Amino acid sequence: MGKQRPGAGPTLEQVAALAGVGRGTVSRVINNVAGVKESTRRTVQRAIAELEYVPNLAARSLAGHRADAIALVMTEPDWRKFAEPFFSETIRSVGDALTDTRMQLLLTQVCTSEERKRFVEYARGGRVDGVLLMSVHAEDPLPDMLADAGVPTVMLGRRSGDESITYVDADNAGGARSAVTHLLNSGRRAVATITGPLDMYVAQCRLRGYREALDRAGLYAKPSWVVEGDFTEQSGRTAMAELIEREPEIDAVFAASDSMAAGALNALRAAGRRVPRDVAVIGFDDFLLAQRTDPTLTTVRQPLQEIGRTMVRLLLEEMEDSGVAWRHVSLRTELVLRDSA
Amino acid sequence: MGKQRPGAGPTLEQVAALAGVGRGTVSRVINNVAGVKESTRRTVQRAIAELEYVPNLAARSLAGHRADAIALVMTEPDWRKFAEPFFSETIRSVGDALTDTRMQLLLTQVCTSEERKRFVEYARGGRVDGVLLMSVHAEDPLPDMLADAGVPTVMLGRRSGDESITYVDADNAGGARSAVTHLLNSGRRAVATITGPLDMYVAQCRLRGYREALDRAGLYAKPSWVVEGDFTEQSGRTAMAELIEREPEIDAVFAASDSMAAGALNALRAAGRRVPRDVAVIGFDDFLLAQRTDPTLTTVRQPLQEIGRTMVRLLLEEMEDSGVAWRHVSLRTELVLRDSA
DNA sequence: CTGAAAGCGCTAACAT
DNA sequence: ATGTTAGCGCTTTCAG
Repeated sequence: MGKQRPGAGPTLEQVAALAGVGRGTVSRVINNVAGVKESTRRTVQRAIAELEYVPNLAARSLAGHRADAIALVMTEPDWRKFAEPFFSETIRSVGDALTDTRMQLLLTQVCTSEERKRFVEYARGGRVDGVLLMSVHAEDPLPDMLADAGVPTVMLGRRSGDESITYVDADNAGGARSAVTHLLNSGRRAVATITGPLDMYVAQCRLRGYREALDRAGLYAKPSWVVEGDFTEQSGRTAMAELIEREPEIDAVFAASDSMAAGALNALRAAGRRVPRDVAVIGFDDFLLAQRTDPTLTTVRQPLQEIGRTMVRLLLEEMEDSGVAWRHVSLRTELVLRDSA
Repeated sequence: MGKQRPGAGPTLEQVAALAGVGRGTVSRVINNVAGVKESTRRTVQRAIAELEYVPNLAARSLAGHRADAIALVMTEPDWRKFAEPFFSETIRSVGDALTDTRMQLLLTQVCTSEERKRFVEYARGGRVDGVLLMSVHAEDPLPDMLADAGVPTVMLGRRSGDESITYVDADNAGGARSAVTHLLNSGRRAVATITGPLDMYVAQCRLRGYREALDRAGLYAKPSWVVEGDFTEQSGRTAMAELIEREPEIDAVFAASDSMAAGALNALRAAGRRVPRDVAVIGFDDFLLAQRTDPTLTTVRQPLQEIGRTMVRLLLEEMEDSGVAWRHVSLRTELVLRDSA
């Protein structure tokens, strides 16, 4: 039954003794450092196998000044959210990006201030080499605490226009622009939008994209064409119902999330013949929900895989050279056309 | 901008110097060890605050032979599953149970053999003091690898009847028995069951509970009343349709998951008037799904909060005294009555 | 109650 | 190419 207490395992020194070499050599073999005679290497490896030696990570950390681990932090109290493909895909791609590394990926839930405190000590204490932050809210002090502590940190999304921490984000304004432009190109003129909660930067960006597209086409956007939602399907339905009632002339809608787009579509169907023309709906793929529940919906797709990969790349670079300033990366979105628009 | 490279922070020694005491004293203060004069303690704390000292966790681990962290491992490739309340509730309660501890909770995804290898090294390497395993499949070698390595481990659920690793589980047979007994008490006699995949131990237990209830009532269970599903709603619907067709006399159904129960209910409704009598349906709360989508459904509730708490308790005990043999805990389930039964 | 000293097991720089 | 050595920063006896 293996070792009794952790820390009872064989040490590098015992391996060295058994192999009849010095500790340094064993260390080199373990870390795949070049410059060890092949025969010696094999001798050492045999000794390692024989003793079932496993390096003590605490000692390695202490001596090597690195943890070989990175944390992926979720500041979202509601775990259900992590079933959303937006998150699960990102998590998966982060994991994949780490496959060739010897980094261990740790997921951590940080909601309460107690948890925040503990985690910051954990990170500052050197148990992770870097931190990835998902779903950060604007008021969350965690990013700055980590930055102040000098812990390499990369965020998914940004909290405001002048974010001072490295982040990776989809090109929200650009995506919205391309969606609305697409609607305009298909001949629509009265394009409304259902926005996300406007205290969120991502929602502001998408609204800006909507406005820019209309501007560039030299069209006037009636202020009453803009209705604020909260990213949920429910809010999309309500907003659409309101638009149908209040602005009967609209012939297209850009919804700032696919859930809201699905809701809008439902409201349209519910309204039935009361809506004379057919109204095109485009959503922004936040949850990939529409894609599952409403395959007819055209959406602006975010490059989730690439977001994860890029976050890891930036983080590794930042860890390598902690002198670099923060950097920002916006990733291009893609318009996925389907039946509805 | 804090320290540049991790490891550049102030050390305990510097704190000691500033406070004008020995290192041992500082260590005692940090760890809240009794036997330090109050005035000294305050002096030290001031020095700690002044230097913004944070203990180096690697050094602490190395010297103290503990990591102050435990891992909660998910061996489930599909992240969507973790949105299921069954998991998210458990995760949350594990987190809560750890609040009063100084343990940091780490979630880890271990699907591929590459990930398994890395994680075992991580655990054996002493980066965690113990491991909690969720959703372990019967063929998964991870539990035994950890046990062999002497890492304290507690599983949620068991892989077979003679599990050799400490686990916490709901009383599946008992829950099923109480569900079926309830149906019998309400006068039903022809009670069918839709089982889970019978290569899973949990499904076997629930089927056993079903049989026992009928046995105890001195009733004969027609073999054709048992239909195998796979825990999904879809399979529940199919199974129920089959039962309606093939066994028109049944007047109640025990489904081994709430999803399947919901499916069964849907199938019943779809069949409409073709089913002469009203058929009672009871499910086993695996996903708390029915509760959201079908509030009328009576279910066997698993004590999720308690499962999490108990896992943590057992793990902490096992860490305390790694001499103890494995232990098993089955937690009582509760029948939650609603309209349908 | 507190200081001094001995490691914990490893990496990395230096010798050979 | 490989052995030797000096720490990494902390906990924990052991003296005092």
